[in-house]
Amino acid sequence: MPQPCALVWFRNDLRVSDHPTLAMAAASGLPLLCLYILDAESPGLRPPGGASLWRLDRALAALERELASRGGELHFLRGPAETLLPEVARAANAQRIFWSRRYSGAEIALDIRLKQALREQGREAYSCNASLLAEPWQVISKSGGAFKVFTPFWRALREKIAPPPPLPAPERLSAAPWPAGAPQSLAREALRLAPSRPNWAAGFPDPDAGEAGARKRLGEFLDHTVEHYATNRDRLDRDATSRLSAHLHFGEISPRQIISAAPPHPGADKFLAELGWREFSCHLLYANPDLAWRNFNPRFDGFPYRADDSAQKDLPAWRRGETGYPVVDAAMRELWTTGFMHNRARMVVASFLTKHLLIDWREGESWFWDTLIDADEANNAASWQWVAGCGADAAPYFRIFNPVLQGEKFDPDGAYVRAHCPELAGLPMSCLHKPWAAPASVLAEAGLRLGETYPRPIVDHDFARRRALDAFTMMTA
DNA sequence: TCCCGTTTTGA
DNA sequence: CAAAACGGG
Repeated sequence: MPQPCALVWFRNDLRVSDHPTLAMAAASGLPLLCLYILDAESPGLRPPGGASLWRLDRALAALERELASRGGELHFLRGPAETLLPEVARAANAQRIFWSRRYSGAEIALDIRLKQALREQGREAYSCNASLLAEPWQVISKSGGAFKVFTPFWRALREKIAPPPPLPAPERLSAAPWPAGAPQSLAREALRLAPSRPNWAAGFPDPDAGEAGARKRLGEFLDHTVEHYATNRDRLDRDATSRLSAHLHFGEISPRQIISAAPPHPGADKFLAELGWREFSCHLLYANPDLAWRNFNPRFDGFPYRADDSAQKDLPAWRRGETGYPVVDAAMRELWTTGFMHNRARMVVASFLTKHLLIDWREGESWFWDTLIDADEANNAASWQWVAGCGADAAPYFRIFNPVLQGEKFDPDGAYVRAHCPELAGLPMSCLHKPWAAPASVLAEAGLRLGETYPRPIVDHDFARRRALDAFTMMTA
């Protein structure tokens, strides 16, 4: 029997600073076994999409370095956590097992089963919140249940949080050896997280991952960008958002670290409200474990989405960025080529899919799940439902974005469209966001052949808007 | 975190 | 006559 040790099971908390259970484990004085399990098998766990796996590899590499520089070591396994974790705990003689909580239904159920199994082995299993400002069950409405509207939720949460200062990273870790008799641990490279599709993701921008990268990004954002966040955040053509989403998703930075670093400022308030939406999404997912596949508002169960052959053609056109609406296409291509999409663009393309094309939001949700490096079950599901009109505190259904106006308003110089749709780059501003309205001479000048080098709109805006409003009326009738 | 047709305002 | 304001989806 090896020396007793503490086992830290890393999941979406891939950092060493402000990490409550790592701090506890380090303070226990026991040697530490740090473990990551790539689990695509446990029932109900949603396997990460391709872009997310690619990003995960970066996050894990960074965590490996952070741990190694403190004397720790990160080990990897692939397979069902439910069997692997107890096996490792037994072989390693782990007295205490630590992890940070996750909040989807299947994740919670798995944690409950694991805690029970570990306790039956006579071990202490301890979990803790590392990714939220408050536990989803701690924010309660006056009527005693979960909130359904953002503003009162955020007010209640803000009253609740007087966050203790973030925890420092443990300075020295003593690594327990990988136990004999445990399943063979793998090198990170052997997890094969890069997409198998040739070269997809090869061109993704690759800013520093890990907590060092997150800290750097936060610092730049707070120094230069947050001041004008409220006015610039919707501009597609500017780097005016925090871009912390993937860092947050993988737990490379905690919301507590962000809050405690943000200066009191109107721009910062607006930004912190976005952290509030993140908390709200998790709150909703916790209260509605089926949020990713079931309409939050059941009235939408009868919504007449199109399911005919023509809709089957429109979905790939949307995915590929070939709808004929420049701002939609630029956004969808930004997603495919960079693994990221601007928040405003996400709303525009989601509105286009669900309202202009009358395609079920779940189709869009699953495409985002596979292609976003920051894909997050709570944010993705809650936000798609919000745009589709069936979600909590949703946009009224009749809020249908006009992709031309959105383009003209939020990409007024056309830099965003030109960057992602180079075939449109030669068009003047007057028709960049509506090439179908360009005179033949302008098209010729720009070297653009509509229907050949760039598609005509797959659906007419006025027609689609009318059709969507009618569909909504049909549902409510 | 909207759009659009219509009316009103005000230079 | 253009811009602002309004009301409804």
